[in-house]
Amino acid sequence: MNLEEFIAKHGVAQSLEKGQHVFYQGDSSNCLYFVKGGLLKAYYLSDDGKETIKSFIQCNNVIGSISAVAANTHCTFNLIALAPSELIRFNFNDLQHCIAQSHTLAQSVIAMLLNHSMKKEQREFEFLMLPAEERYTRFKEKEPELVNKLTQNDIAKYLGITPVALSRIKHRSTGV
Amino acid sequence: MNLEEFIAKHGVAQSLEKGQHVFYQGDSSNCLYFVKGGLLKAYYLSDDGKETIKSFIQCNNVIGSISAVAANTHCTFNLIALAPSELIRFNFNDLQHCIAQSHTLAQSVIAMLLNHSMKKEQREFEFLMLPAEERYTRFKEKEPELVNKLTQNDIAKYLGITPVALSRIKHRSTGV
DNA sequence: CAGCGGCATTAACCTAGGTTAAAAATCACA
DNA sequence: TGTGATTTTTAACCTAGGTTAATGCCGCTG
Repeated sequence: MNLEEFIAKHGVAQSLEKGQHVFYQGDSSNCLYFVKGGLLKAYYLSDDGKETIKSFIQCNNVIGSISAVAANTHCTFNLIALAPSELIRFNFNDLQHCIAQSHTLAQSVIAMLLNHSMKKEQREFEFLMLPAEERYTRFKEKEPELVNKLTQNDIAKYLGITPVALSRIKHRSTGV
Repeated sequence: MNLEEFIAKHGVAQSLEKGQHVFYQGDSSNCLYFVKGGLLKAYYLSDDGKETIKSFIQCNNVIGSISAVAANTHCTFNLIALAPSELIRFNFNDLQHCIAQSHTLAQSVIAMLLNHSMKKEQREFEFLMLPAEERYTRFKEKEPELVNKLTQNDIAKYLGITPVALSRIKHRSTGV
């Protein structure tokens, strides 16, 4: 059994309309979600209302709060559908149980985690080394089709700047 | 066989003096390193000489470039000993091979990767949501003993700011 | 113990981005 | 197609942090 097969067998389909939340920061949760279709955003909200975006999740990816499911603490972020989405929800305890049964599944999970780590390493690099303007350039290059599904607001919050700053950056690079 | 046992069996001891590099950004490498003792820093260097620090690695942790070993590309960062260190080097291909043989080892690797992901998630959160001053405060709280083994320079470069900025932050919080 | 190199601090000045607010452009859809 | 809501732009002003450079402080080594 690999990860797809596990999900097919143990997952429960869940449909979301645009604007609907899957979970909120602070919730406790034992579930992860495989995205079959649609588009989601994982975002942080501070006490004083500041929002920043951890990631956008597109089809064929798994999302969920690792801290919540693996360390049994609360969800560290909010998850909302930016477009009508189809998810498959599965329980992390079930997954752990099946990992203990299936060597193939374990290897499949390792591959997924390695992949995830590489993506996040890239993002860490960008925050450490690149100014906002270049983070924007790279994001456009790497995810051109995603960029035009998103609002300027959300792109800015993903880059770690305000929408106003992103508007300035665009203006800087476009002519003048 | 779990991860420690794998390392004991397949690893090769390696000693480092302070200031010695394990590998450089751009190198190709198939190895990961278990830190038995000492202190290392993983850092990025830009073309124009700017340095930022990805992480400090202390004893009982595994370090290496995931991109280099898992995606067969080059190392994305430099690794240097900040103090005399004892490492155990092991080959990622060997590990993959043993993971395919040992279900227990696979599960042990999953646990390590989950743990690593949680730490990095925390760091992503801090870069997105917290100003430099609070990143500094948290770092001091979470790693008090590490902080006083490091220079101001290295702490600053880990926080994503310059040493000058860190000096100002310290001055701001201390009295005035 | 003199001198050198790295580290920390301070100061002066500069710049990117934050904040607030208002205007302009889009969009949603009734 | 008109109206309100949302998004984007623009502007004015502010602040944190970057840059450069000078100073002082060890600690090492010759």
